[in-house]
Amino acid sequence: MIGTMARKPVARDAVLDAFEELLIDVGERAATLDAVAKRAGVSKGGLLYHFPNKETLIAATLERLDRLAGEDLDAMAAAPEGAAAYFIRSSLWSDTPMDRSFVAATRLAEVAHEEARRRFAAIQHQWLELIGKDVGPAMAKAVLYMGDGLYFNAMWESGPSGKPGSREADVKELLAAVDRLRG
Amino acid sequence: MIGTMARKPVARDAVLDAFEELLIDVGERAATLDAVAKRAGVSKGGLLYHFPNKETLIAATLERLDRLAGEDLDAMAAAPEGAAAYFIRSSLWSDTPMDRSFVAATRLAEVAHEEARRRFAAIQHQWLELIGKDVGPAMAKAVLYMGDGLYFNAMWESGPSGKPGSREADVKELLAAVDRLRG
DNA sequence: GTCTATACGCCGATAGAC
DNA sequence: GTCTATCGGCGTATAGAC
Repeated sequence: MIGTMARKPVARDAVLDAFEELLIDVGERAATLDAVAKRAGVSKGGLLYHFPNKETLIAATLERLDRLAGEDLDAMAAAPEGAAAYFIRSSLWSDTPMDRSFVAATRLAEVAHEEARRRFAAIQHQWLELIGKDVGPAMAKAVLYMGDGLYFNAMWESGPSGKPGSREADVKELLAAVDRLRG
Repeated sequence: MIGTMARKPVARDAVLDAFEELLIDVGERAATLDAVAKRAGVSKGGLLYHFPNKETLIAATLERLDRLAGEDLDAMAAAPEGAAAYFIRSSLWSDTPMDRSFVAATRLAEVAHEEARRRFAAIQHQWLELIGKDVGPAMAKAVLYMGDGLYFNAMWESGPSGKPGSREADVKELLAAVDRLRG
């Protein structure tokens, strides 16, 4: 039948989304299989049919991050405002799939998950290269770290208390700073 | 006897140190009471004599952070090189008690520990004020986030693989960037 | 103060019905 | 494919000996 070619069942994606949400909202510790299954609306057994064990679930989450990060890098390279400005702007938590995926992966890296840390380092490296082409290699790290710092701080706000936090003003300041670094 | 006035027993501090080390090295998940007791060289029962439950242990860890952060703020305010440069320099992982305490607290905040997050926000706010007095309010956030970003990235390196990571070069770049923001 | 022994619940994972 | 039932193990915490 038409539409049957979609490789992944719906439930699988629901589970993946639920895991991501829980990682963001309550942290790795509380993102148990029980909790994930409940939020995804399936039973624990049903979950374990799609992902035989928790590592598989984590691996799938990291693979999604890689895919989204790849797309984001393409957009960054093509951004008319320049890679640096694009990067700063996108460092603001805006609840995109990439944002969610990134923060979720952060939670895993924090718990000392080695594979998550490796993927992170790789993405950071690619960002740095693009920023360097834009503002010059000498100031690239400064820009990269500004964005990371913004992310770092925004993370504490997206807890159970929930609100996206109004950091738009911060972005403006940071963009002004980037301009000064450039010139 | 002389020396008896020290408020806290030695074992208590050993436990606190062990907990901090484990948070840094293996993350919150693996920093179990068993592991902490083992590293501190006491039994689990002995540990639970000093800290009736895990929350108490966490609370003591956060209180130590507050004390160290207070001392650090004083040093920052008095730094001859200026608050901003001091801040950037101290954002490099250098294995001081403050560094260790800060990263350990980070691990707790990451796991969605609300009290840890609150303390963090307070410290960040104080840093921002001092930096603002140094480089001006418009560029303060840029400097603060640079330092945070440096910290954020250095954190992934202090895993089981261990090395402090050679980010001294980054600090130089960042200090140059701060100078450009200032002028 | 510090230890051993143990209770108890939750987590990840398996077996097997439907 | 998705469910229920259940196991083994581990993590927190308590009781009580020394």
